[in-house]
Amino acid sequence: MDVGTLCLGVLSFGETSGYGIRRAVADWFRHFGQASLGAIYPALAKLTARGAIEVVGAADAPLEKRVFRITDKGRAELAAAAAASDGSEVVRSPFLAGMFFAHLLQMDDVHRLMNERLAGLRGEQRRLRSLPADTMTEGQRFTIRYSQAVITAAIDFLDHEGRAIVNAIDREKTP
Amino acid sequence: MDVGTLCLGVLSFGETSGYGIRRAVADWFRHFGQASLGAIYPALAKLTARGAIEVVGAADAPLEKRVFRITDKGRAELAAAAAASDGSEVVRSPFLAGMFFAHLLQMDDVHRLMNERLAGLRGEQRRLRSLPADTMTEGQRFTIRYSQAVITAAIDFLDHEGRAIVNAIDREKTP
DNA sequence: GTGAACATGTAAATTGTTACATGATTAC
DNA sequence: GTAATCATGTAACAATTTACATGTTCAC
Repeated sequence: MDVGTLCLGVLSFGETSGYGIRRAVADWFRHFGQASLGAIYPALAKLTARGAIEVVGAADAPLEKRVFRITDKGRAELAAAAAASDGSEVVRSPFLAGMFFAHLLQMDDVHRLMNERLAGLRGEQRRLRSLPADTMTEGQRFTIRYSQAVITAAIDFLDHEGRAIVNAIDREKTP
Repeated sequence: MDVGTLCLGVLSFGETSGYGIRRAVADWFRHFGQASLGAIYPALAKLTARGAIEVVGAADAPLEKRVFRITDKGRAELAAAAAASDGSEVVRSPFLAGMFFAHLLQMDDVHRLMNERLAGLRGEQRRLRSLPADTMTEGQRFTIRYSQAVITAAIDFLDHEGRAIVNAIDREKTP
């Protein structure tokens, strides 16, 4: 999802500012894309020019807080973008990259990688559990349950089989 | 992992050409990064200038096949890059993005997303099972088992609970 | 003989991040 | 009062993709 679509996605749930969009993307839309402020503001300007969003109240002073609202045109664009998405999924994993080259690492680093990944997974698990599932659409619940299923499997693997393989890596390094 | 490190990673397993590196990255290093030819060739030029890799035999005619070999300096760089990786993992999922906005989609599109994701997961599962685990380092086996654990969980979820939620999405759309 | 895959390399265009410039509001 | 967070916006810089330009090799 490009930055513009991400903005439309956030604004489809309520009015907010550019800064608010950044927070919302980082908190809720992490798996769909990323958006820094330097990308969000130009995107909002383009969306406004195109009529996909509009400024709530006319805050015209420079550097003043500007709250945006999605228009019907914007909703149509968002629906089109959602319908255009495919069933793909890409994982970028410095964790797996490090483990793949474990034979070049100190065991310290291997253990650090494991612990960092486990901490990240547990944090994400907590975050997902704290979400207000009752106020969501079925689609949103679906994405949360899917993420939970995958994260739980990853934690189980690292906790059980994973530790055993790390021991095997150690034995391989010092025969 | 940036394109240069990806090249070093591939070359650490054997000599090959720029074109061969692209295939290897797409086939084996998919989870670590991506690399198109337009990025690989400039990266190889820089690595050669820096002495991290060298050309095997002096193929000096333009457009002629050039096979590269990693040097000790390159191996050291690769080890440093591997040690610098953290335990993070990022998922970019057009699939989840589509499902999140399922309320804006036709049920046709929802089913298509499910089927495409399932097909992708099953293909990846087959690919992982066909890999020669016996000739790998423990670290490589670790990454494969981890991926298998996660993929199996995703398939199980989509096959069982997932289909039920899709029915709930349908009921939500047409009350 | 012809289409697919193999092969290299450059450059335009795209896209986004980071840094800079500037300031208001809020909590301690 | 001061640090953190909120807030906007521009521009330099970086990285990569896509398209272009040019062939060769192999299988059918």
